Amino acid sequence: MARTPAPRGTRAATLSDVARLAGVSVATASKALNGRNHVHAQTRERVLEAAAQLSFSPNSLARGLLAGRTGTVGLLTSDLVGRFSLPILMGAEDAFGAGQVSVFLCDARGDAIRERHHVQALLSRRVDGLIVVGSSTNPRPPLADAVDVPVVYAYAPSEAPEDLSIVPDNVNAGRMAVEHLIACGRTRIAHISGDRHYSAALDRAAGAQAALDAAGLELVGEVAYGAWEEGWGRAAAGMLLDREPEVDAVLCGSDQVARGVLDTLRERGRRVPEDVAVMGFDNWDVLATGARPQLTSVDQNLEELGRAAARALFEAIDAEHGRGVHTVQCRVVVRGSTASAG
Amino acid sequence: MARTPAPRGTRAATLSDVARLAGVSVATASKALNGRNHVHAQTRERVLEAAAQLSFSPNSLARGLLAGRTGTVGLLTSDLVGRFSLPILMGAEDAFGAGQVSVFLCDARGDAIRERHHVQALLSRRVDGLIVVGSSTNPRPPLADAVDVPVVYAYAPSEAPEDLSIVPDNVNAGRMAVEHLIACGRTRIAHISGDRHYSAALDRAAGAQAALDAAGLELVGEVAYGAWEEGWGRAAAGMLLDREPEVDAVLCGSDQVARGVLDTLRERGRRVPEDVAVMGFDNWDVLATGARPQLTSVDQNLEELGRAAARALFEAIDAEHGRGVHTVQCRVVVRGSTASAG
DNA sequence: GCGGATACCGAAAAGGTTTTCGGCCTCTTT
DNA sequence: AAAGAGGCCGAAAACCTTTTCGGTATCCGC
Repeated sequence: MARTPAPRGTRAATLSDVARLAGVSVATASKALNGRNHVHAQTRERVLEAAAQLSFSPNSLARGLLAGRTGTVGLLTSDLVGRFSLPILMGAEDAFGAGQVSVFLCDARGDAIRERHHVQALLSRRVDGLIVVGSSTNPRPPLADAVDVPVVYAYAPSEAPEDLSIVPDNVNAGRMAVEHLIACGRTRIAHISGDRHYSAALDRAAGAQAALDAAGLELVGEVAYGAWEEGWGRAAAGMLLDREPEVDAVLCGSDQVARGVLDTLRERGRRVPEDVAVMGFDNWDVLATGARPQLTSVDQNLEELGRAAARALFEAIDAEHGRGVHTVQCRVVVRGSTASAG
Repeated sequence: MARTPAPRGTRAATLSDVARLAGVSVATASKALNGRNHVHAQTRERVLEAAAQLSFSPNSLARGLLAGRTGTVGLLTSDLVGRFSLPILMGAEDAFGAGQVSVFLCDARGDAIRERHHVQALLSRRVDGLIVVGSSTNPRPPLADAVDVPVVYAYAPSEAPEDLSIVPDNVNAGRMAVEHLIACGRTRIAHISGDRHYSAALDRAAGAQAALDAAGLELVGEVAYGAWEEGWGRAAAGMLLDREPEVDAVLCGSDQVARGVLDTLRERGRRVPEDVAVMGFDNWDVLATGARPQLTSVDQNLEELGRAAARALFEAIDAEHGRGVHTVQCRVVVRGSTASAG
């Protein structure tokens, strides 16, 4: 398979070239290539052959110009650096890729000016729709500009209720986490969370409380809010063991926090999971599977969330636009740190 | 600031609309908006006003169709899920964003078929160039299709020497790492690396050896190859301490490995950095700063690598195409795990 | 007041594709 | 053999912008 040297400067073949080579008009060539009827099988064959010979690739710009549809969407993240944008982006890219849609990626880096700039650029490129990916689940202001294409907000919902937003169901995630711990036979459950300014932290705590209530249990101590960091997990676990030595399970705000908690437990001689079960959030593979024991964690199904956003945008493009906040369910990934107490 | 409800279905304003509203021809409107001369200041004012009133945004497709340039590039990753694509992608997006270039993101997921598919789609969209981002520094086959736009390979170089590739300088990175350890007063240095099938691992080992040679030192034991995982770091560190108890520094193949090494050292009662210095690779923030003590690590400057690739593509687009493999330097980020032995 | 220069504006073409519609040819039916 | 029907093909318009080039108006100097 000889690799043809790239013929720089040679104009790409156009439909006219194909038509000329096949000895037909451009109209017929177009119809032949697009599988429309009203073209003789033999003629179609000639055209296809000519197209292959010239390695013809139709100019999407011309097509888009005419059709009023470009088959492109904009993916506007407010912060790529975080851990959550990437899986969402992957899910969306996956869903769109299958549908022949190309994705423009833009990163606003949390800057509103840059965001407007990107939106303008995307609109001038006539994207068919827009997905706005937030960096936390806290609601965000809607796009500043009037946008005449459908917009789906992912992860961070729009503050405007008439917008369509898709977010993880963190309340239910908290509930499922506690239910798992209860199913593992734990009854003295503590909650070391992350930054209290994140709605994800509050939602999970609310869900956890609901599950405890339903089981007739009480949380051990208060929900400990702090930072999404290992250091906080270590420190908070130390305080927890001092004040509530009888704890038999710790639900953590993130896998990072959980790693810190695991460290402190080991130092204090508590066995995991025999003495204390530990559960993380996010199912961040490198942290969860690198831990000793491996960490049970709640996965927010972000890739699925990205796919859901893509599907929603698809529908909004050629049907009616949905409204309101939709949720994607999380799931518990069980590993060694919560194995049922024998 | 009332947010205008998105006027779905209303055709976006075109240049003709602007011209009509301003009472001039489309030609004049175009010239006015693009700042060409030969248009009266007052007329220009009228046009600008009309454009603003209609919130006119020029159709990039029409412009690209005419100009033969679209102002778009394709970013083709072979695996987004890994840790290395994202920063490269961010750097490239950053460099292009400033230059008014929009980026199509495609993820081939290590599938050659999907890759060709994406390349075809990008070419049909008439991208001005392509960046191909690999998932490891191992050389990869060049793109299968004949591509008539410039291509820059980032992270994973192309196997074809006539292609332009930009990769991190892992040999020098290994050298710098060992030089740092020596500067910290260490003389009994071991190397626990990752998977031996990665050229990055071999390159770093080669650079490390060169630095040791230059200092007249010998590596403690053999380079230990294994996996890029915490578990391997723990296990390898155990074997190392058994066999070479006098070691005073461990250079690790990745931050994950280093975390495992730190764990084992703590368990064995070795103080870090007093007894043993530990150094990681990748400068993966969540691992490096969450460690106790925080981890000195080598940063591959991936974001800079992405920017460099973008700049190289820029140049290739409107000048001549560079060739061969270019490198981006790494840098040592010093943290607590290698503080100089008092 | 007139020739010419200059400043400004507009008509038209180009870029590549799709679609509509009219026209031609062939085949069938009576 | 004539009429009608149906299958196949091509000309042309449409999408929107930029650029070129020719034309008109204005202004200057004489």
